[in-house]
Formats: sequence, C-alpha cells, structure tokens
Amino acid sequence: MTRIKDVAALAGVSTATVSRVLNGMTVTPDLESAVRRAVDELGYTPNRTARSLRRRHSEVIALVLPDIENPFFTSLARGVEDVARTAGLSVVLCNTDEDVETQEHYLRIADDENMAGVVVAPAGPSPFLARLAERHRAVVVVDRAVPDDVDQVLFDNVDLGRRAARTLVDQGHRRIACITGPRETPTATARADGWREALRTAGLPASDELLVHANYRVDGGETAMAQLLAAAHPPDAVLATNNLVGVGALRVLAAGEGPHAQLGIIGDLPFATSRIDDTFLLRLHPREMGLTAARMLVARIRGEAGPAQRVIQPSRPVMLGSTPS
Amino acid sequence: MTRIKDVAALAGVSTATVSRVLNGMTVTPDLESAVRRAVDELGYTPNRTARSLRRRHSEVIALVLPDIENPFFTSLARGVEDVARTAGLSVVLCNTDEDVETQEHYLRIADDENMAGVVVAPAGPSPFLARLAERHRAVVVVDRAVPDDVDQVLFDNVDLGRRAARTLVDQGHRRIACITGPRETPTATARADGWREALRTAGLPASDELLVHANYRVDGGETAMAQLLAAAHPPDAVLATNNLVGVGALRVLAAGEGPHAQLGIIGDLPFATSRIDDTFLLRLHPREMGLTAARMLVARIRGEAGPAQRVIQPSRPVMLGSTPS
DNA sequence: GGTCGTGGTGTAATCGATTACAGGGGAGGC
DNA sequence: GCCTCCCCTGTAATCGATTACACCACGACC
Repeated sequence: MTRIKDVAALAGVSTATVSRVLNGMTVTPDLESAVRRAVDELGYTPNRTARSLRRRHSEVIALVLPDIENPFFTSLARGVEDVARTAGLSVVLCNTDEDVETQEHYLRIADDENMAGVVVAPAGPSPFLARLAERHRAVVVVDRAVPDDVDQVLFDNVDLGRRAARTLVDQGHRRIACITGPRETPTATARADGWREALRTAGLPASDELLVHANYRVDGGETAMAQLLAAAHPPDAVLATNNLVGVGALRVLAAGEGPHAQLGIIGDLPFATSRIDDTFLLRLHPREMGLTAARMLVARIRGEAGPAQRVIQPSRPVMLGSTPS
Repeated sequence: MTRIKDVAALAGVSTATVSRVLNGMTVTPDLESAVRRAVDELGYTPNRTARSLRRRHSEVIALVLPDIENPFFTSLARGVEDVARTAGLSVVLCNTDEDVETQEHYLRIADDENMAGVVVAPAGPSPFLARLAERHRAVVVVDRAVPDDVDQVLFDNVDLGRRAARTLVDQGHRRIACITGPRETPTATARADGWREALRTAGLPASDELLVHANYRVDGGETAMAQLLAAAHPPDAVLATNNLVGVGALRVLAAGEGPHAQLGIIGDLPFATSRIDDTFLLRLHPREMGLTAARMLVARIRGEAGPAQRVIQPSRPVMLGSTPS
C-alpha cells in the first residue's frame, strides 16, 4: 500500500504539504503540481482509517433500518443515498431485522467507527440513541417516533389513518374494517386510531371485530383479510395500514373466493402484479422522507443545525391505484 | 470518550494488559478481574478506528450491490448478513445503482477503510476488483461473472434458460418467446442462449421476433410483453428471464387485454398481488447464494481458502407458482 | 547454588494520516 | 537598510489501539 510518506518522497516535499494539497489548503503552485503528479503516479488515496482516527470522524454515515426487504425502506434508503452522495458522504446500510439488540450493536459500531452520523428507523426503544445525541453525534430518526430529544422525520400517522378511512367513507362504504400491525408498534396503532376516529365522526361502527392487529408483513395481511372475509358480517371495505399487509390483503381478494370488498392501502406497491385500479393507495413517498432526513443530518454534521426538531413529512392525496409505476 | 488509558489507570495496570484481557490472551486472574471491573464501570468499548488502523483490518465487510430495491438482492443480502453475524462480522451495504463509477468508489472505500472483505455483485467491469484480490484482500463476486481470478458464486445461467424453456416446451407450447435484459448484461444473454438452445433442440423456432432485449426492470417487462402480445403472431408462451421483467409481464397479462399466454419466470415474486398458479417460477434462492458467498469470504478472511474458485449455485426444479410464500 | 526456561507485565514503537508550532524567506513600510 | 508581518513549509506531536521487545520473578533441572 502506498502511504503519504511515499508521495511526499516522490514529490520531494513533506507529508504535511501532501496533506495540505489533498485537503485544499493553499500551497505554492509548483509544489502542488509536483504532489498531484506523485499522487497520480502512485495511485495514492489516503487511508481513511488513519484519517478518521486523527480527525475523529469519518465521511461515512450509517443508515440503520429494521427490514431491508421491505420496499418502503429500500426506497427510503435511496433518498438518503442521493443526498449523502452530493454532500460527499458515503452511506452504509445496516439491517437490524427488527431486533433491538442488533440495533444497539450497529449504533455502537457507528459510534466506535467514528461515523459522521446516523439515520435510524428504530426497531424499538434505544438507550444508546439518546447517548449518541447527548454526545453531539449527528442523529436523525425516521418513520418511528422516539421520546428522545433528537431530530425526527415522521408521518402524521393518525392523520394518515383518518384520511384513508374517510376516503372509503366518502365512497359510500358503511362497514369498514382495518388491518393494522401489532399493538406494540406505535405507527400501527396510530393509523388505526385515525381509522377509528374517521368512522366515529361519520357515525359508523368501529367495533373490535372490524380491527385486526396482524403481524405487519405479507402473511399477516393474508391471514387477517381471510379472517375478515370469512366473518358472519364481512366488511364492504378494508383499510390496510401498511404496504406489506396491503399486499397480503390484495392476494386474498385476487383469489376471488369469498365476498368482494373495496380495499384501501396506506403505502405503495412497486411490485404489484395485478391491476389495482380498484384499490385506493395513500402513497407515502419514503424516498422523500429519506431526502429530508439526510438533509437534516448533513446540516447537523456541518454544525448548522439548532435544537432537535420534529418534521412531519407530507403525503400526497389519496389516489386511485392503477398499475403503479 | 473513555480510552484504554483510562481503563488501565482505574484498574492499576498498563494499557497492554487491558488490551490483552480484551483480546483473550492469558493474564493473571487478579488483574483480569480488575480490568473487567474497570471496563464495566467506565462502559468502555475499544475505538474501532484505532484498532483497525493498527491491525490493518476491521471487523466489517462490505456488500456492494447494484440495486438495493430489487428483492433478489435484498434477499441475497440477508443471507450474507446471517453468516457474517455468526462469524462476528458486521455487514455494511453499498448501493451502486448499476453505476460502475459508484462501484469503484465503494470498493475503494472498503479498501481505504481496511474492511475485512467485500462481497460484490458487479455492475460492470472493475479494474479495482482485480487489484484488491491481487493484494490478498478477501473478495467474493456473486451473481455476475467477472474474468478476474477471484472467488465467484454464480448460477449456470445458460442452464437456467434451458430448463425454464424446456418446461414450457414440455407443456406443449409451440411458439415460445423470451424477454431478457440488455445485450450488455451477460446473465441476460446467457439465459436467452439457454432458451434458444432448448427451443432448437425441440425443433421449435427461436427467431429474432421472439426474443426481446428489454430494460431489465419492471417497466421493461411491461413494454416487452405488450409488444409481444400485439404482434401479428403472438406467442402462446413467454419466458421472462428475471424477477423484475416477470413482474412487468404479469401485469400486462393481468390487464387481460390481448391474447393469453403461458408465462414462465426465472426468479421469485415475494410481493406478487395476484394468484399466479398458472405461472411457472424457476426460483433462484438468492439468500442461499448469499450464504455461500459469505462462507467463502469468511474462509478467505481467516486465511483458510486456497486458490480462487467458481461455485455454481444450484437452483431448485421449476415449480408451479401458486401464491408465493 | 547456579543456570536456563517460561509466563506474565510494562515500556515504547507502530499503524498512517492531520495539524500545532516553529522557522525561514519575501514583500512592504518607514 | 532595517524591521514587521505574513505566508508557506517542515518537524514532530497526536489520535487510540495493538504488539515487539525487554525485563522480572519463579520453578525446574543439573
């Protein structure tokens, strides 16, 4: 491996001068070009480990996500990447698999590796997160609120549930069920709260048998939808509060057994294989959430940010599905 | 931040002893317990940057992927993670967006950060890759062959195309089209070669108008399928050579306009929303490919690996689709 | 009892960059 | 002509860990 010493020797200058050229400080043009020639000739790139040991932070940010197989999060990741790249930062992605310990593990690595900052969609409560923020590490939380005093980019989940449910009400449906995630998942319960509120406001029932707390994945959506349609009084419309349970619900409908029901989904379905003209999608634009979060992170890394803030990421109006693009 | 010096001072030993305790070398029990107490009390974790500067490699491996939004690759990523975790390594994921320059950038980072190794699904030819391998960095290439002398885990793509096409032939179809990726994409052309071979063997036409080189994404599949079905002599069966064009093709079929055609897909559809009983899937099990690649990487990191080898990842028999699980 | 070997510990060198500090040289002002 | 001041450069300290090397104490063996 070529080191800065080799470049300095070849260019006939000191290591300090090489470092200065590489970091854009003023240097006599003669020396500068000599250094650049030497750098090119040796194909030298600075050792980032040494650099970040000395500088006490690297040019890498960590993006800690609970489920890398969920298109919502991969889309969010793309947003973070785009901003990071233009800011000269590299993104490394860590998958916690919804496991709090794994999350702590990765947050600790980000800290120990002196990463410039962290964007995290928390799998659960994290003592370490607060500690990072206290020590003035750049941290932005996305998608899932935490009580700590850190930057956060969130949806107004109650409002999402309300708006989606209201759309079904306005369509004339009278028995509107809701498939949401586990009780321990705050976004799931908040969206269900919105659904309940919209129904009550419209004078419609929002009874227990119309609300299913499913596992928040595709199979959860399938099971829940099948259960709802098999009930004595099946609903004439169903709200799925995230993309994955939406996929599951759609599959059951596509099977065509049992009664029909209008479906509404909070989320997007980039890999849907059926026509879904008939389904309402309340698209969430996770990519834009990623953009927002990354911009906030970059500002904080640069020291341009003030006290921690919570940003509510807007979502677009409820849209009729058509085949998603 | 607490440093090893602080621990040493509190425990009344030298930094060398602390380091030895933390790295499992033999130390007098008295001192060892004193050190452990001090570590606990201070909540000390070693600074990984300093450690990897000295050791000249870190405990992190990079997984460099061309498209993080493709479920094939996220599934592969899960496989890599599972092996890495049990080996005590952390995985960071880098998205090249099919861009060779971005790929070089991330490979360089992996090198400069002294990462323990790299698993990469190459977006294209990479001079840097060969250089890494030459310098005895642990490198494993997955999914897309490269000419360099490095470990590789690949499918037998010609065979995949052949088997998938033969299944359609055995079904009694006589005019079998193929939607594959761009001519510059080796896996795409190899699978198409297999399709052509199977058709010729069966005495069926494999003419140019039956082979569409589409963009290898969902919209490419849609366009290609629409084009095929609108032809003067539409095919009675279509082979889609990857998961994404398969999704696009299915969408067009689901629209129900135009003639029907039997569909076969090389790949899996974890987010399909329709019943696909009627479609043949040749599942590829990218997760297992990730497991294999990560195991090879770990062996190489530990210095247990010999000369570079190419492993052909087996795939299961062609299966009738049903709703994927 | 003396010598040798062994196992455990501490001191200090080391990894490869950045940067505080000191010194040298040239320009400008009196 | 001399003195400042400023700008650039080089030397060496520094980041925080690991580890080569030297040393010491103790036990075994002759």
